[in-house]
Amino acid sequence: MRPSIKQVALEAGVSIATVSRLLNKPDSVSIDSASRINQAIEVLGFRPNFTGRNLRAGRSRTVGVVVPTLSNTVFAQCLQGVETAARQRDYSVMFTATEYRQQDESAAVELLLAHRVDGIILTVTNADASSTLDVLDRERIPYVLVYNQPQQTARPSVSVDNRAAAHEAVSHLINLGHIRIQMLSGQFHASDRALQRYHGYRQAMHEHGLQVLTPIEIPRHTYAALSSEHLQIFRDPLRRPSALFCSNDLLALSVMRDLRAIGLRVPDDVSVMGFDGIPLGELMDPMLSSVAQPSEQIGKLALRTLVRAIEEPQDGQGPASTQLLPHTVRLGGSVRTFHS
Amino acid sequence: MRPSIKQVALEAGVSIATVSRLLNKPDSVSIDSASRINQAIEVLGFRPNFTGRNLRAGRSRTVGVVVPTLSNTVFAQCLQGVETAARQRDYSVMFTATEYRQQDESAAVELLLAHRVDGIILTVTNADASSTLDVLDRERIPYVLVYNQPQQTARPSVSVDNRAAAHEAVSHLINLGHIRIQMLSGQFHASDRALQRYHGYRQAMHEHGLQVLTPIEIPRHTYAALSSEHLQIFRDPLRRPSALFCSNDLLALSVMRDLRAIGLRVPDDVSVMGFDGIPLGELMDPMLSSVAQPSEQIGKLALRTLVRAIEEPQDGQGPASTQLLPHTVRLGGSVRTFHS
DNA sequence: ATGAAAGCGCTAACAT
DNA sequence: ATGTTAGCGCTTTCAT
Repeated sequence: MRPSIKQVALEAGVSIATVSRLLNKPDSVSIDSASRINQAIEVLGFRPNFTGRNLRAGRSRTVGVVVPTLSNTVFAQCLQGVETAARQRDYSVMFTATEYRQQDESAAVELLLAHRVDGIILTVTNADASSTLDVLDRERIPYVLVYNQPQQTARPSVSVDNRAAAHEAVSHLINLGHIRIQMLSGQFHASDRALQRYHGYRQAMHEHGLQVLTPIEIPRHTYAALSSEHLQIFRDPLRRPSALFCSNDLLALSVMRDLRAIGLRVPDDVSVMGFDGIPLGELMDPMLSSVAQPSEQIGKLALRTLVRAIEEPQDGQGPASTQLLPHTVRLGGSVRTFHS
Repeated sequence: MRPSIKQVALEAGVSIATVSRLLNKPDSVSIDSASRINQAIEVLGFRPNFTGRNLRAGRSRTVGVVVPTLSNTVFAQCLQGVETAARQRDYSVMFTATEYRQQDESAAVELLLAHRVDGIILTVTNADASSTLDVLDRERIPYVLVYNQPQQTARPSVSVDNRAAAHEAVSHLINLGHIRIQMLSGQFHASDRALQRYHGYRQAMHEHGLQVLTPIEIPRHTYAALSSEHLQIFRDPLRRPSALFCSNDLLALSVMRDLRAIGLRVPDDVSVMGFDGIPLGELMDPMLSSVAQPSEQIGKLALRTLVRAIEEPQDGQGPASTQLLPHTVRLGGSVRTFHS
């Protein structure tokens, strides 16, 4: 066993209370005791044990983070932002991924709660219907959603306005002359933001009197290959869309590769618009057009919001609110004008 | 305060020991008590408090992870691998980033140790000269390095053979006819693997009697732009290398963008080889040639190794060893043959 | 300024 | 099968 304040106290010839005082408010300890204790700490290689401290305090200065995957850069960047902001405030971060499995969300949260994290930052499958969030609400555990943008429920969250952003991106494609615009997405039931983006797409199409096409829904939200059926459609100039609006950049880049593989050129044969604005998109040739989200900022703001909720438990004051951060439609060479 | 086993015991009309037993070895509790306790747990919304358990047990079933950044996908993938493997074994993960700052490494580790993590998975600046690792060695804290490949010291690690891998990649370029091959890297002093890759480069060049060129060393290991001085060199067909070997894929993709910006074509004017094999490299056009590391596997193996060390403290048995995982030189269109 | 002591939640040894 | 109890490391009254 490593040394505790007990052995330090013994070594320094003081009581454990005095050691604890030196650790917490050094001013309340005589200069003499202080130096003896510090020496004892040095000699023994003492390191405070947060487990004891936390048990006593009922707090852990630790926050939990639950996201679907780190394979998608946005979540990695967000986690990065959370961690940076947490470290600045002397908070630690416990991390979990769910692989987009809804049933894993509750297990992950349960585990974090057992560890007595002070709060949780998370992205769930569906923020408006989540038993996991119900639990957190009921037990008054501070939490902040990231990327989710609850519509029906008042839940603290940080995101961009998915629908408006998608609307803006699709409107841009329409303004470029595109008429057959189709959405490409992972399973909608696994991502409420993807669905919201679809709503934005649909709204834009409606507003311009354009036909809403059935989205291409593929099994995964990360690297995915188009099925041969879908490829078959793309081979037909009359059946394929002239522009694709993808629910995220990974899918956009994947489909661009697939299109190249069957001899189609981006943007000449098909324009491609992504969502997320991952840094690597800017390095592509052609550069990926995308709706950029400030992922690291989302993480930082979520952490700040969470810490505020943790440290100022003024409870239900002011309804839980969605914080919308600005998005930017980033234009690159993957999109061009369309002339019929 | 949330309910503890104490209130559960009270509610169920049993002693706290019985509650604890139900939680740990349910078989040792009568069917009658069990149901009463379970009901009490339900009613009170009891959730075990790991803080108490950990304090008592002297273990936390938590591992710490320290990497330079999540901006580089390799570390995100590795963390993903660690987390997946940890969850399978009912371990939790505490995560920290250092931004390549050596001084942040020790602070991060100190914090993790205060939290009494059972072990640490980390990537350090220099695995052969790290006071942080010295501390872990001295205090017998189980740890496993990832990506680092210690040369002088016997330290547990999981990585590819950086030198051999670089040697192989550069030899490939040489076999394609390249003569002026230059390395592009972030600061060597911030990454021992980058330096090892340079050694591999140098060895390959020597073996073929080719001139070792001074590496282009740029400030950051992630997204970086070439300085105008360097760009000037690339504008001159006689001074620029015909092939670039980059210490990681982020730099490779960045430099490809910079080269395009000044009108050079990859691979026609300059061939580019990366390192890491990030998934997005395969989606590029031309596809990025790279030395692929099995990042997720590295994370998983590191976690398995760490857990073994934690749970079977057979101490210094068998010297700490480096586990080398196979790399693959992935060939893509970013590299072509060179004819003088 | 310092010490004694209680107690945070839990497990395990011991007793019954 | 169950209860009693000590103690993990720490902070914080309450005394002195």
